[in-house]
Amino acid sequence: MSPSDGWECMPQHLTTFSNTESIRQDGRVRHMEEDKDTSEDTSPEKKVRLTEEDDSDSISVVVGTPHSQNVVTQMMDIAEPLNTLRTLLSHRLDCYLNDHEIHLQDSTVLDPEKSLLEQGVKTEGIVQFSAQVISSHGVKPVINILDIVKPIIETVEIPVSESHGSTVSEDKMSEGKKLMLKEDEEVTQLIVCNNYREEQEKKNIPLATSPLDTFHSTNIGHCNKFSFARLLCTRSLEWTANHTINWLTCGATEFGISASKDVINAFRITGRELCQFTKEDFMKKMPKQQGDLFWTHLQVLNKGREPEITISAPSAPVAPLVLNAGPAAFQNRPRLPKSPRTPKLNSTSEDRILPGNRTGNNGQIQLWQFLLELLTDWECLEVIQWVGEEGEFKLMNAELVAQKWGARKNKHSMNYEKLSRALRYYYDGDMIAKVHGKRFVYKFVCNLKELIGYDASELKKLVNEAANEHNCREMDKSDNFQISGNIIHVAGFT
DNA sequence: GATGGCCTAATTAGGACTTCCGGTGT
DNA sequence: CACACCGGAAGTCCTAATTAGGCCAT
Repeated sequence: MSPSDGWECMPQHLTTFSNTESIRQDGRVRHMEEDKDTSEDTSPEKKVRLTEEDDSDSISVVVGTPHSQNVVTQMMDIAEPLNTLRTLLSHRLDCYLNDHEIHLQDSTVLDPEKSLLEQGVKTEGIVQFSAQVISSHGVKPVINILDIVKPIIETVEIPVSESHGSTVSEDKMSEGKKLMLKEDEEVTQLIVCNNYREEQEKKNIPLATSPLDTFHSTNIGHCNKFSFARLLCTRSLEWTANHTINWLTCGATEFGISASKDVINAFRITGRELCQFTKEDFMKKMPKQQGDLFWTHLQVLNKGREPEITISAPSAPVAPLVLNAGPAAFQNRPRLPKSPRTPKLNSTSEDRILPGNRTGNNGQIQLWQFLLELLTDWECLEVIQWVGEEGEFKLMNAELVAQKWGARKNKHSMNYEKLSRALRYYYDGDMIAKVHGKRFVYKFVCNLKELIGYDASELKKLVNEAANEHNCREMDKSDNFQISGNIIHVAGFT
């Protein structure tokens, strides 16, 4: 999100978090001391600290609300053996946990003698574990690590509103804007989504959890038509019209703005329809100011939390809960062979963790990403499309693909000859290969499923569905038009 | 004047192409 | 013969880290 996306830059008062602070859902810094002050609040939504005295500044324990199924969050250094986590939880929860196995997302059994670092999780420093402690009678006792998030506590600054005296709506609105202005959007997600997430959980509204749900459209370039967002926000796709209305009203409350009847009526649509909106479509249905906010919120929802932590492929499976795939989703895959000229997926895991790497093209779209983008846009079916089920795709109009690529890269002399040369550089890697004997046919040889959560056949199906749906809608429109014009034609029978 | 902190511009490094071209295959 | 395809070589563009130099306060 950049200011040019429709948000005004607001003057920001920046505060650096310390380990004794946590983030409020409204984006303000909440000091541990404040928790004491508010501990009388017995709202079921309230997180409750179990103890007032922590062993260290970095440790805090909260017990989830009933609907969060007793999820315990625990801060701990990633380099600590998991035994330490067990001990900490045991201490906090005041119960015996030494016989509990430690699992990762119900699947991988972890070695308690080793740290997560040693078991494939690539990050450093303090992380927040979200764990379920399962101790029911007759059930194998397990500490199930549901989620690992690296808080950006020490490195991220977020705006803190000083205007407590101002009106709520102004406050929330500007805060919302400020939050969404942040480039480091983990903060945005922690703040914006947590509130909403809880609301949605209460109302059983589908939330984005799979890698593709949370695909970051900007990762694959500046997707003007938001085709990726349109296609990929599949959990929002499951929304009913009521869910959409709920999202709208809940958001209006959250941001302290009002949603008029007209706006609500305009959004009496399913998530599927919502996700097919371009920003322009969206903005037509809502006043500019609110539209920007809600559009961004929708994008954030569908993007989810970007991974601060990745699990290397050999030691643990890629798990959506841990790896809500953001821009780095593409990086979480085996590296390509070492040809110096072979286009590579951006960086090593080390590069991802250490801010200082010299990998070029960070944030710049790569050819394979661009092709994948086109391949997931049903409007480009006549230009490029999937063929077969094995990741093969054909440039139906190679020159046009090249022109689009050139336009994206501002290389107006781009042609298929040059584009194909760029594609040939991929042959040394394990991303794209040529399908021999078939003209203009190439193939994604990488594991798309692992990369973005969907394989080629699923993507193909989704694109075709989107295209069919669009065609049906066009047909409906055309029917209406014809009827209103007193010419009764039924599509297909003219 | 010496020192240290901060800021900015220049330099360096590396990745991913882009451009050109001679050659091969169908 | 035309066209797709291949791959070497050199250059370009972009991003980000590092370094150098200037300014200012102590």
